[in-house]
Amino acid sequence: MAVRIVIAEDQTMVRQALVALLELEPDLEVVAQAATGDEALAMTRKHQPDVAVLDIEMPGRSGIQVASQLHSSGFGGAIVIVTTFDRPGYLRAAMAAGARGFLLKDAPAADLAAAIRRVAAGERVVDPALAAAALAEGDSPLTDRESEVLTAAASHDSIADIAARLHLSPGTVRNHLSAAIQKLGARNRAEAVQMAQQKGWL
Amino acid sequence: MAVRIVIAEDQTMVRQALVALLELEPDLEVVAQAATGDEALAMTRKHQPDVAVLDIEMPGRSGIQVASQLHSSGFGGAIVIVTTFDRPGYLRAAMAAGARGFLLKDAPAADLAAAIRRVAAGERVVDPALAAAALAEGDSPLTDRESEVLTAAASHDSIADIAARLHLSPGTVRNHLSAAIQKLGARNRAEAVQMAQQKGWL
DNA sequence: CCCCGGCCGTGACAGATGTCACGGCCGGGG
DNA sequence: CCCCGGCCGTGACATCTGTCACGGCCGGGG
Repeated sequence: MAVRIVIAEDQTMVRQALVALLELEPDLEVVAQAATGDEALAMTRKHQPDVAVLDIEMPGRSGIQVASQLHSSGFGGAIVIVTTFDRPGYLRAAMAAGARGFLLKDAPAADLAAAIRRVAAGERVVDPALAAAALAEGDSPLTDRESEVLTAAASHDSIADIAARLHLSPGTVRNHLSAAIQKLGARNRAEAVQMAQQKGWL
Repeated sequence: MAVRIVIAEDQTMVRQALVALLELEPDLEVVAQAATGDEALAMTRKHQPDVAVLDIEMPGRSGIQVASQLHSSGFGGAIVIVTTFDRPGYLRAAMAAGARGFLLKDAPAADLAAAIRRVAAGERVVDPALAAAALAEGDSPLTDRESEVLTAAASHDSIADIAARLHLSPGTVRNHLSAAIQKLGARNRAEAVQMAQQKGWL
């Protein structure tokens, strides 16, 4: 009995190449493909596969958001998150969203098929080095408001704009921003944004 | 007689998947793979393939730099650039570097094999929509110095740091930066950096 | 109950940033 | 030859940023 798979990845060439790779395995069967988060959600609900393979970076809904919604709506299959970026925060978010596997696109292609088989069998699959990095990093030191303000700052707006968008006083925004910069050890707003994103805290 | 190919792409899983895809075609033969720009250069020089397929975003040397060096050192084969990002400036740079084909990873996987065959036959392969966008955009309005200063500004340093790195006076750096911000219609240094990168002018 | 921490705001300050006007040095083109 | 434009620099100015000190409002925990 073949493992039934839905695969979501926005870059057509990459998606089709991965499908070609998986189709070479006689015990794996790709039953549907998706190019966006919304499609991934629809396809997974429609086909109820044994394993959903989700890229994180997709237009619309991210793979992590899709995983979270599938998980909380009682999806019975396993979820494998695949991503380009080696950000420990992603691992944490993926696990919180109910994923059972987490792979980097830097890994050998054979690992994907292996991971699919293992999660289908009920195991968890996580690169040990990544898991260690995620643990070593700890949680975000930022409060909710600070994260929110920093996120808003990511679009290169002035403090006044951010304040207007969040319905806050400019002074408050500056204070939150200053706190975030301090906590992250950055020297700029821009650097703070970049560091927080890099750690997956945004 | 099969078309001999060297393929360079930093993400192992994607690279191996693409190779698997190409190996399904009886008239194509992947003779070597590379995960970095330097490897790509070495492998291409060693194997002298009919076609070199180069990703742009790679550690070390970018695919465009590799193409440029191959081209100016008299490489006899054809070069196809493949990239994730839809930046018209990339197309311009790729063409200037001597590429004969330019593909986005958003394109169908079948296009890759088709493009390889066509460039091997001496044709040029460029997505018409992308070519139009590149033409519509025009050249960079920035002078050499402005581009250089803006590039240095991308790492979130202060003006003083940039001035030190480029051996310039802080006032001059501010002037160049100000000019760049004006020309690009940005409201920040950060926004200017982002816009220039987005257009491929950096 | 009181204290603590998150959150919101104000006021003040130093320093960084962006803009402008101005001048000098060069090399190329009319 | 002179003019123009790129490049480098200075000085001055208004504004924006980042930091600090301070106070008030709340909700949860000891």
